[in-house]
Parts: sequence; structure tokens; C-alpha cells
Amino acid sequence: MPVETKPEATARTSPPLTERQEARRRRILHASAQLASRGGFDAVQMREVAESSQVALGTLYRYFPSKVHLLVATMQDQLEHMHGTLRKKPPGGETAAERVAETLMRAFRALQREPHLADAMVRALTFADRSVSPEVDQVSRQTTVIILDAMGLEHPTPEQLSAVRVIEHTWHSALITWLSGRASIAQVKIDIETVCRLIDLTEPGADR
Amino acid sequence: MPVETKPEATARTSPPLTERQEARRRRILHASAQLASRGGFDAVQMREVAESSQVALGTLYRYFPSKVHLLVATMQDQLEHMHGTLRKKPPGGETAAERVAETLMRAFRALQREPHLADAMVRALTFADRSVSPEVDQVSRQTTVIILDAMGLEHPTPEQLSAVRVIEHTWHSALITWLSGRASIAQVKIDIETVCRLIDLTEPGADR
DNA sequence: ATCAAGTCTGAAACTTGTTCTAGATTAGCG
DNA sequence: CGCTAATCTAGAACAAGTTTCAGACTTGAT
Repeated sequence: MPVETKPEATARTSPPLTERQEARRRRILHASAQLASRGGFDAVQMREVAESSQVALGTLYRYFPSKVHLLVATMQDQLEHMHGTLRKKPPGGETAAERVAETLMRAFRALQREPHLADAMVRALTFADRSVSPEVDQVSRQTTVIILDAMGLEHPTPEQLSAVRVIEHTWHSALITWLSGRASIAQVKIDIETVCRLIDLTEPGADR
Repeated sequence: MPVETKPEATARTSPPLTERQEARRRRILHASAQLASRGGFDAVQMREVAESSQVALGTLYRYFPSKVHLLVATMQDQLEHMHGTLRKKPPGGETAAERVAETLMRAFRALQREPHLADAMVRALTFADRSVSPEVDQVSRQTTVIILDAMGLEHPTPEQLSAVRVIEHTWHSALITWLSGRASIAQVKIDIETVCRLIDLTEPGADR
């Protein structure tokens, strides 16, 4: 009888991991984040991750079927952490647009503290192919939740969801341009503020 | 004396290429696009590109210092072509927002005809690190020109340029979600139309 | 026509992600 | 406790991007 199967996929849901497996998974994610913090995407080398986390290479691949999977999982991990942090101090802006912009800028400042880590995670996210779609989607949903939280919405309209999607697009792409040195921090700020104005357009009572 | 140097960087500008070099460069780009059309990013294998274009591997790397450089150059090439095509039939919408959305959707339909090629180019673009920044920037500028063309603007305001930047962000990111199967064609259309509304906000006479 | 400098070629080597294998270890079950 | 299926480990092997090198070829200048 199967004792345990497929630890990688959506660890939280399907097969309950044993104590030691959970610990392994943590060690791996920790090593991944650590190496990423040093030198970004390229510095996360599978052999090194395996060694750092005291796990055989084959085992690493059993938990995370590719480098991109690993980094996306690392991002999920970090995102959760970030969501918790953001929740504690809700943004103080007057309008929904202001609050969202403030929240994103706060997240952006957090990323600036670990630019290499940000690089590794974002590059993995955009480089991911179809085989990673479920995990990437999870990240996207988590981001959506964070934004809706900032807007203070319970039941967003389809229009508002569209706006949120566009904000996420802008957020990701702006991050990339910043990480690759093609846009300044100030530029990213402007882009975020610009796109957040879209929210006003979808506010009840906005003409169009 | 140097007969020819660094053919790769911004071939159009710095060192004039000889006839044969220009021909080599064309052959390489052609092979790249061909292979990409077949199987996307992964199918563009440097050894195969070299063989298809009748050039030694070392030479390929002299012209394009990495696979990403090659694919970004391929994208520049395709973009130029696309700009030419789009120019011929200007969009017919009433408002700037409509015209931009129409133009982007037209480009999107073109990409749909060669989804693998689109995959290769877009993945390369977003995966590019700092060493490719100049080339990626060039692509970005070209895209900006196409959008401004569609808007029919001669002298955009800084606000309008911001809107254009956000539109580009959305365009890239929406393409990625489509290519990785996380968004439908219809979804991309909605996102484009949504972000294009930003243009209205920056129209002279828009309150804010 | 000849020469020097630079380019192109072909092939091997190196790097890092990924796969595979044989044997040791672990977990749940009777 | 002992069995059995599954997991974990160590290490080799493979794949594709990238680098390197010696020698053949081009080019522009003398």
C-alpha cells in the first residue's frame, strides 16, 4: 500500500506529509530562498539546493519537479508571509485606488530589500510553462486576494475583477522592467499609481 | 586594422556588416524563427540554429551572444514586419482607446497564427536578464511607437506616456498568461480593452 | 600580390538542469 | 516483530546552453 505519494503537487491539499517530509520540504524551500537571496535565479542551482537542504538530488526532484516549480513554490511561501505582514497594517488611503497603490508599493519595498530573491521568483514565474500553470495560478489567486483585501471589497463586480487583473499584469511586468534595470523605482511607482486609477473607473457611480 | 567587429550589438547602427555577414545574420534569424514556429522556446536549439543557417556554433554565438539575445533579435525582426503591416491599415475606431485596443487585438491575432513563435519570443523577452537590456529596450520602444501611432499622437503628455507604459505591461503579461494556458483569448481581449480605457483618463478634458 | 588582423569553422570541453538506477532506509500493517 | 511497498540516497548518465581552441579563410591596406 502507498505510504505516501507525490509530495510536490499542492502539498497543502492532497497527500498528508509525514513529519520528516514536511521538514524536508521546509529545508528545501529555505535553501532555495537563501541561495536566491544571494545571486538570484542563476544562483539557485539544483545540486546546491539539494546539498544545502541535506537531501539527495533525486529527492529534490521528487518534491519539486523542476527548478521553476521550486522557485514558484518559494514564491508561494514568501507571498503567504507577505500577506500576513500586510494584513497587520492595513493601508490608510481614502480611495480604493490609493489603498491598492499603497499596498503594492509596500510589497515593492519589501522586494527591494531582497532584490535577488525577487529576481529569482519573478523570473521563474514568467518563465514557467504550462506544466507549472496550477502553481502559477495559485500565486495569481493569492495576489488577487491581497489586492481585493486592499480595496476592501467583498463582492467585486466582473468589471472590478478585470481591473484587478490588469493591475496584476502591470505589477508583474513593472517588476520585471525594474529587475532587469530598464526602469527605476520611481518609474515603477508611477506605473502602479497610473494603473490603480483604473479602479476609480469601476467604482459604483463612475460614468464611462 | 579591424575588418569587422561585434556584429551582434545593434547591427543596424555601429559596425557596417559586409554583404556575407548580413546574409549570415539573415539566415540565422530565419532559422531561429522557423524553429521557434515549430516548437517554441525549447525547439530553438543553438546547435540546430547553427546547422540550419549553415554557420558554425561559434559564429552563431559571435552574432548573438546567447539564446535569449537571438530570440529577442528575432522578435525585433518580427516586430518591424508587424509594424509595417499595421501601418497599411490604420485602425478605424472613434476614440484613441478603441484604436489602440483594435491595433493590439490585430497584433494578437497575428500572434495566434504562430503561437509557438510567439511563445519563444515572449518567453525570451521576459526571461532576459540585464545583459540583454538594450535589446529588450529597443523592442519596448518599438512597441511604444506602434501604440502611439494607433493613438494618433504627435506629442504625448507624460501622463499619456504613463498610460502607454501600463498598456505595454498589460500586453506583455496578458500574452504570457495566454501562452501558458492560464487565460483564454477572450480574457486577453477583455484585459486589453480594460487597460485601454486608461487612455480616456488622460485625454485632454478628462477630469481626475 | 602579399601581409596582418580579424573572422569563420569544426570539434571538444565544460556547466547546469534533468533523468535513471541499484541499493539502503522508512512507514504502516498484520 | 517482520513484511512489503514506497521513499530516500549516492552517483552516473544525458541534454542543451555556452566556452574554448587550433587551423583555414577573408578582408582591407600596403
